[in-house]
Amino acid sequence: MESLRVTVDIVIFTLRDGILQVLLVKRGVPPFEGQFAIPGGFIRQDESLEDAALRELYEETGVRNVFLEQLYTFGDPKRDPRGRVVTVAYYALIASDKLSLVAGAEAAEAQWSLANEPPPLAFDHKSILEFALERLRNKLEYTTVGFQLVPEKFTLGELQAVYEAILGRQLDKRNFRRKIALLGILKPLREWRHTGRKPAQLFRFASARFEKLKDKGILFPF
Amino acid sequence: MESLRVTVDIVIFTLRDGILQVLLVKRGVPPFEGQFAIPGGFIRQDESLEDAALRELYEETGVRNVFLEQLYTFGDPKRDPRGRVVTVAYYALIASDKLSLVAGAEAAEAQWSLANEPPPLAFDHKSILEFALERLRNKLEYTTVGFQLVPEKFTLGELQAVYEAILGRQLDKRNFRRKIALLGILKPLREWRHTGRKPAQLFRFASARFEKLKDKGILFPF
DNA sequence: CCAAAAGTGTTAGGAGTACACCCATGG
DNA sequence: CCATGGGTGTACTCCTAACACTTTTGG
Repeated sequence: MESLRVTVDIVIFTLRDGILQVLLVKRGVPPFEGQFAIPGGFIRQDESLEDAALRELYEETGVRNVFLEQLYTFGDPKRDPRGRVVTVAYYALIASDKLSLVAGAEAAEAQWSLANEPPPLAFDHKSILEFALERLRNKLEYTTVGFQLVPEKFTLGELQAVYEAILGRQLDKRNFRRKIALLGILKPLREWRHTGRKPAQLFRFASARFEKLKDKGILFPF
Repeated sequence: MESLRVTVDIVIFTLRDGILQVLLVKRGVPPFEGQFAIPGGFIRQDESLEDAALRELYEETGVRNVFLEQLYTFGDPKRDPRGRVVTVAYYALIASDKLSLVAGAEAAEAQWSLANEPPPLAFDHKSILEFALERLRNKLEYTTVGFQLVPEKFTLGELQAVYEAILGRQLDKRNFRRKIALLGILKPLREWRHTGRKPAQLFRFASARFEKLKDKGILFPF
């Protein structure tokens, strides 16, 4: 029976300062020494693909319980010059307020980069990142994935900034708010964020309704 | 380094008599002996995942140049009782007029079944089939995959039947025709299909415009 | 002449988009 | 007092969905 080496790679996104960022690690050994790569690792004999991805994600970022979805499996025989490696790619979304722990054990060489203008990447990781960005942009329009990138308490302006950062264009404030309101999943809080201007009301997601919409599409064209 | 056995499985759909059908093979050996399974096989060291899927598809059906798209990778450690096998699932769409050659070398034990009411399936193949059906239904609504299931020359009624069979509901004839017409990819022929009632005009796709619309999924040249 | 599928337009309602002004605050 | 982002409503357009009758043929 043929056996192949199989890895999981995880494209980890977050949004900071209104910019979509991706976690990359610097390679310390050839090939592509010194270049950046998408974090990943081999799958163990006894763990599922998703467990492997979760483990890798935890090792790199110290977070659990975030959005994680299988992206695509890349298996060109020449994608790794050392020999054949098939990789099952995942992507994850982490809200900025869960990110304090970025100094995990393996995180020494990890750093956040601009998702839309990444540095040169090892292997076929440029393709993988582009694939992830494409999926993210598409899913943004017909699912609620975008909500994963916002802190637990957030303003409508912050939520809109998520959409604008990923879609790469500006959205109309009034239309955006009307559509979000129509979903009926926001719970207004009696708290306001004071940022030096007019205070903005904070919201959180009403989890019961949120679960219903999760991943299934109440539609979202912007 | 950990190595895993990796297969490709292909969910092969066609539409016959207005019913969506899926190609299944009867297992001749344990486990699940005598039960049906989705066709598949191991990936060779030197072939890409897609090449493996194409090879498998050709061995089972004798067809090439049909729609083929990666579906999802299934890797639960317990999905195969004999030991760990990861499978990269693909799905393919074959128009009925390409299907004359179903008697391929390995096709002895292959047969078409109702996609929506399949017999009991081996391994986790029920999940894989359901995943494929879900993908197909979703893509039907925002891509041109449905066009892959219709013969080279077809009537508007036949095209509509494809959509109705996959979506599992009836569509309004006038609205359907208007939408298709808006795409501007149909080339009316000076031929009519005579089926015992009022003859229906035949169409084919205008390939130039069709290419423009083709989904990012891999659409092989006609 | 009858059964069965082909073919053809109009209308009403909902969703999407474009658009401008006042407000509250911190500095 | 002013710069900055917060917050709000309306009007037009376009897409979608609902809906019924005539035509053509083979039997």
